[in-house]
Amino acid sequence: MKQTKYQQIYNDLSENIRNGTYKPNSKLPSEHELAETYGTSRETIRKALNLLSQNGMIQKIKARGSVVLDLNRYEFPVSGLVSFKEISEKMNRSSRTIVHHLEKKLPEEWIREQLELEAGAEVWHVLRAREIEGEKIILDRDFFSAKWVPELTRTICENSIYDYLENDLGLSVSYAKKEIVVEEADEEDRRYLDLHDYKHVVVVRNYVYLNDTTLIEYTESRHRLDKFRFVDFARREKQ
Amino acid sequence: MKQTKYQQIYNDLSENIRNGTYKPNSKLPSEHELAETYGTSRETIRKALNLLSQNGMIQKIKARGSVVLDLNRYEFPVSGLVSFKEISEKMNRSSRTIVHHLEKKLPEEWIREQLELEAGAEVWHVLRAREIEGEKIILDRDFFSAKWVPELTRTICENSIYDYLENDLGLSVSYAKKEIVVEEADEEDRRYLDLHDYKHVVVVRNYVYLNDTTLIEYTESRHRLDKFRFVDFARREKQ
DNA sequence: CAGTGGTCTAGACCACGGG
DNA sequence: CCGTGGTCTAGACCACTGC
Repeated sequence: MKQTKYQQIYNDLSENIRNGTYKPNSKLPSEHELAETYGTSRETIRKALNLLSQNGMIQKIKARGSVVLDLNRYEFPVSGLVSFKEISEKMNRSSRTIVHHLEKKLPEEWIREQLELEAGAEVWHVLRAREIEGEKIILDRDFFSAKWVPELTRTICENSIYDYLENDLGLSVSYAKKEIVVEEADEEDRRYLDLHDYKHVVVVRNYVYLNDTTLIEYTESRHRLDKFRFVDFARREKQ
Repeated sequence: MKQTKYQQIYNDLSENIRNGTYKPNSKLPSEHELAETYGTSRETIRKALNLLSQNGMIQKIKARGSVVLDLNRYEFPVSGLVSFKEISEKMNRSSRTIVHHLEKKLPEEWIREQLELEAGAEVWHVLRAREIEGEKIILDRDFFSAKWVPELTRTICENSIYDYLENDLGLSVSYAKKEIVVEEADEEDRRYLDLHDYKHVVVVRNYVYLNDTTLIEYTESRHRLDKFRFVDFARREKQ
């Protein structure tokens, strides 16, 4: 995969921040200096620095410089589009995915509406329970338009469907809307999760869009109350 | 307030999207054309378009153009830093803020640690209940370092502390970390909220930083389960 | 005062999509 | 093939910080 110049510079700088070449609370070289050392223009350096800033690794301060932030102060942002696999790997926990249902069929009305499909279009239904350290904690209900995802297997569902879409099918997900609410646990929650006495679940709804603005996927991720955690970095943008 | 050229172009374009001059699912003029009509360079146009894209108003598609998105399809992103006042105004609901506590004192240990203060530093403690349509639904606990916020009054607390910090004190908030978890309701929750039978509350923790990376504020916002809702747009960034 | 990051320009080449 | 957005350059001026 061809990387742009600013991506390479971003990778290099973030590596140097991670390994301590640039220490927390110290300043990066100025943009002019960086442009010189990387043999590039200042605007290109700025794109790399903006990436660092967006990922919470530096803080740019006008007329003073770019300060390296302390990464350990806040465990790394788990915000934006993150799949279960990434999360569990990041947390370094033993985890397992149990596929309960996997079929392609005509969707119920409310799903057809969510995915904005014409009548007669088929949809993949996936129901998966996620187990972390022996406890079934998350119930995932995924619905994929069969138009975009022609084939889906148990093995794919046990790993990351997300990886499959991006790497194998070459579908480039461009943005997603996420909604978090708390709802009463339903029958499926009680059947497939180790719910204990909790009467509610945290529901994370995901709407995933392709580059061309079409909706490809609707997902409900239902979490046991006590194990749910969501972290978000909000950088104050100019506007 | 002096606006940059790309901010003005952003404002102009977003106004034209809102009032229907540019219709949903149609395309904006190309970047070259826009550069021509606004009498500016293409890079400046691109900054404006990136703002539109970040705010969910357009979708840029390589080699094809920028598509205007349908704003009503998803009610507008309530993500990032949003104050209670903004939310309630956006929702157009009758709302009230009840200030229960307001005092400056030496903080308990765990708050001192959260704000990373030296021993002896004072902290403003604020406890506010938020009522929407007659029901007390949110309990806000705010802690401000007195070093940065010397004075705080009931009136300020009944309106937006956020506005006060930004506009009156001139403190420019640059980024914030947000954490969402569910916890058991405590005694204060039961006392100050209309909790009904709910045993849990959704806790939103906010850590607010200034430009120079110092932590100025720690806030806990405790929501009644059934009324909590969080929406987030995640744009897939390059990296 | 010199140095910083923020903005802006007028070019350029590229990969990609669609006709 | 042409037009698109994505990247990149080598300058420039500005407002602001810190000395």
